[in-house]
Amino acid sequence: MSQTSNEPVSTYERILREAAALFAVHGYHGTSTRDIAGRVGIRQPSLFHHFGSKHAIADRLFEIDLERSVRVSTHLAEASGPASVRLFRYLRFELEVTVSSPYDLRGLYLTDLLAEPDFAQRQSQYQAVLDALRQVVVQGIQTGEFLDEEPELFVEILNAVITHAVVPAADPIADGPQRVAALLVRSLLQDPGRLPKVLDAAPVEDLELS
Amino acid sequence: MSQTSNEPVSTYERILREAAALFAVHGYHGTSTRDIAGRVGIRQPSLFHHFGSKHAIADRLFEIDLERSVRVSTHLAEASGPASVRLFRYLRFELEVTVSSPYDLRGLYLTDLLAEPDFAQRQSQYQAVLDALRQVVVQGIQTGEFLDEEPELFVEILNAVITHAVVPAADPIADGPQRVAALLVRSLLQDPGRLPKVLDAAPVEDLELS
DNA sequence: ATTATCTATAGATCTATAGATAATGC
DNA sequence: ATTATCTATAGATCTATAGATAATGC
Repeated sequence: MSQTSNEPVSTYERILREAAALFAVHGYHGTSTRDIAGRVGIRQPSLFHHFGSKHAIADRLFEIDLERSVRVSTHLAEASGPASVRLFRYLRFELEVTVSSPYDLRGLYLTDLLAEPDFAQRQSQYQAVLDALRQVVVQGIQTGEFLDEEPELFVEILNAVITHAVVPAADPIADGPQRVAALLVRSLLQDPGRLPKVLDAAPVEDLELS
Repeated sequence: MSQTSNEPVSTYERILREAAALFAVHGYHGTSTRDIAGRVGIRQPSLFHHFGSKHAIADRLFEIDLERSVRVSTHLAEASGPASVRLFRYLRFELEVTVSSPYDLRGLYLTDLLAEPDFAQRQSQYQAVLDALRQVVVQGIQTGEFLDEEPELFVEILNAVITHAVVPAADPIADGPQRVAALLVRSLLQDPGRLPKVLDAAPVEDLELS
């Protein structure tokens, strides 16, 4: 979250970053446009020069988050190779993004904001990500890599952790994404002793550019 | 959530139930007192005959949730026996409550509502629960039952799942609490093969009455 | 000339209070 | 008599618009 770089950042960007940070703590409805403007250092109406509405700010954040997640999750769901390795790669990637992105995007998914009609397109993108995640889980169950459990149950647990947890408190845990992703995959493995092999098979990748 | 019994329920109770259900979907700030009153079937100002303020509704829900969690978590943190068994009992208990309570209490923890000054007492109760959970995790790591990982990382994952996940969608998964609790404990075990022994050692308890 | 900000404010909420009216419990 | 509801509304927000002023880019 809020990776601190020292490059100058446009007002448009700062609005997105501060809005995301506030949404993560107080939720979309608990954050006023005045709050956002205050953190950016401009007056409340000046926000509307950059975004047509408060919804438009959230929509842009959803777009940033979901475009990437859809691309990576569907790519890995359709790729070949062990499901365990692909799941690990996906989880590590999402967690990596969470800790290193300039936007703290967790606040978008706290309440059922996506259910509002304005976000219909985003809602379907979100469903696509969950579908891809479910697909990988089902593949792993079918090959016997994963425990024979209700896939939906796994998907809910995995999704809860990637969207809500990893709130690395004051001092972020070193290698958090790698370790949390490993723990999660291990929890699904029929034979947790295979975990080292799964980790070895995962490339030091740059899925961002795929 | 919202267990359907057919006993008559007071307006006071119905306000708590409907408010909790709305908070879970839209968050505290995304729910107006008019929304709550509408679901209860009374006019908005009539709410204030039963509760002094909107905050008082949330506070009562926090109280219901935390009194129980503090009692059970501290009890299990201080009890004897394997940490894995106690952790399992605690997780199963919390998940059981989540699916069977008349109140859907998940909405309370979506945003940082507890940080507001009015909820200072609740905040400290919440910390007590996290402390007890951390204590059990640390005990399990020390005895070698659990993986030697950062305790905070485990606590965050466990807390994320018990407060956010287990959104049993349309059709609730049979035995969800038992199965999710088992999966979570298994994910911490140094030797996941010990899981059946852990499950066997957990009594068919009624912690509610402890 | 265009882009970004500002002040002022409209109009729609939202929480909570005041005080009248209806329902309920001795 | 007490408890629970209602209508009406005050006063504090909140989002968004209008139009003036300042800053920036050719």
